[in-house]
Amino acid sequence: MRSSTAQPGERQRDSEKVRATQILNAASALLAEAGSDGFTAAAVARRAGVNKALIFYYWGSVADLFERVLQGYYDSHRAALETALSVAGTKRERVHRLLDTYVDFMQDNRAYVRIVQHQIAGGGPYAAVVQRHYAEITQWALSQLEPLVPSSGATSPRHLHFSISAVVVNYFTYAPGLAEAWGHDPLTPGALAERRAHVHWLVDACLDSLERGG
Amino acid sequence: MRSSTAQPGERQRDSEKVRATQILNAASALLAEAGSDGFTAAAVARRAGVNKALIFYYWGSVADLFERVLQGYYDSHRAALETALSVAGTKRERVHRLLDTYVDFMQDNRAYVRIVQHQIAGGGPYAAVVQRHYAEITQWALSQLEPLVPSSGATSPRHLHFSISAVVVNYFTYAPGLAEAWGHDPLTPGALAERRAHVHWLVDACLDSLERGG
DNA sequence: GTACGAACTGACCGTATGGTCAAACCATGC
DNA sequence: GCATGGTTTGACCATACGGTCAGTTCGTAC
Repeated sequence: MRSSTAQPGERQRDSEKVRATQILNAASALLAEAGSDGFTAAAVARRAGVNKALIFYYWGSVADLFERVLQGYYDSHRAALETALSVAGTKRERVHRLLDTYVDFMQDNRAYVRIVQHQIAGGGPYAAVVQRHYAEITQWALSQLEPLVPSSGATSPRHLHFSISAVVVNYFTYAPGLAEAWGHDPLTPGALAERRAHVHWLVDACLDSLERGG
Repeated sequence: MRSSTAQPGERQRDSEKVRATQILNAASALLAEAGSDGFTAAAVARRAGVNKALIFYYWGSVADLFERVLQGYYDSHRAALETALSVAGTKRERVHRLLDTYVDFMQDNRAYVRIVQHQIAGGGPYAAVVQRHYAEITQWALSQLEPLVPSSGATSPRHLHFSISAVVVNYFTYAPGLAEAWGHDPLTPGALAERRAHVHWLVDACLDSLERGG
């Protein structure tokens, strides 16, 4: 099947990395669909249409491959947030734009947030890597937020950031449970729009309270 | 070892259920410490000081034993919330008392909330059972909340309850990650008190906004 | 003491996992 | 044609898992 498309000369050029990225793409797609539980060497190999041993030949171990996939998610997550914050505007405008970007990203990368949440809780073998990423991105977000929301104690950026993040993130990780608890699919466009309105409302309520010195 | 403490006549009386509860207790303790990942038949047996086959003799399967342990958590969770809501008072008083009870319970049962969060996200073999419990307790909470916070759309009890719940719950499930991201242990008495103050502040901010017609 | 039956044990099975390895394959350079 | 070296393969290994089972222990009733 492969030999039919291969041409003379392209072997050394392409196959230098083509197999590695082929496996990486399959791994990424598999992780998005099946989660970290279904992320096994055999499953990745089957998905990539490749012998299982090649997983280890190109990526060393399943854990290394997992880390590489996760790094891709992390990079785009950070890039999205940085882009959103680079635009000028009032404090409220910037906060709401950051919020929208955050919701968008979680909406588009449900597998990522599910995995991060599970590993952060200390439940998996990749807890160390995920926690390092999480600490990095949290510290960056806090450094950006501190000039916007200067306060301390119970209304510090730490708590505010964490709470807002929880409000956004859990909606997607809890989606399967919400479907049953609420009696309707929380991921339809209408439901998502309502949720988005809610988090904007909630953030405004917090900012109002802060400005009034609550 | 057992025969030294055993006495004539007590066999039928005690051993009727003593072994079953002995295994159940070990299973509960193990689940609290190691989480659902470390919850294997061999581990439970080792912890209970019992032959592995007895797990299946008394409980049928590992999944059945897991369900029984979870049922205990669920019962006390529901009992705690019902007790908190049974006390009379103003709307704000009742909301804040419910909140305190919720924080207390999560603080005392971190294993439970970690497991529920993981299974709810669809990552484990017990997702169905956990989601049924979650749906029950959510629907009960909503039925209690609807008279207190009557609104719809983006500020409906559904969204409010879910957001507040996320704010409370994630603090405990994310504790390992927060320790690294924040640079200090989020579970010290001082840190917990600050977090408790934060969630009370946040709920008040929401209630203020609601009352002003936000 | 002997038959009975519940409680208990260790060995075993099937399956799945991550990972290894010697051998085979095959395009290329000489 | 042939040696070379990166690439690919199927067979294989160790480990861990849930679960089963034939057989043994042991208190009790007769």
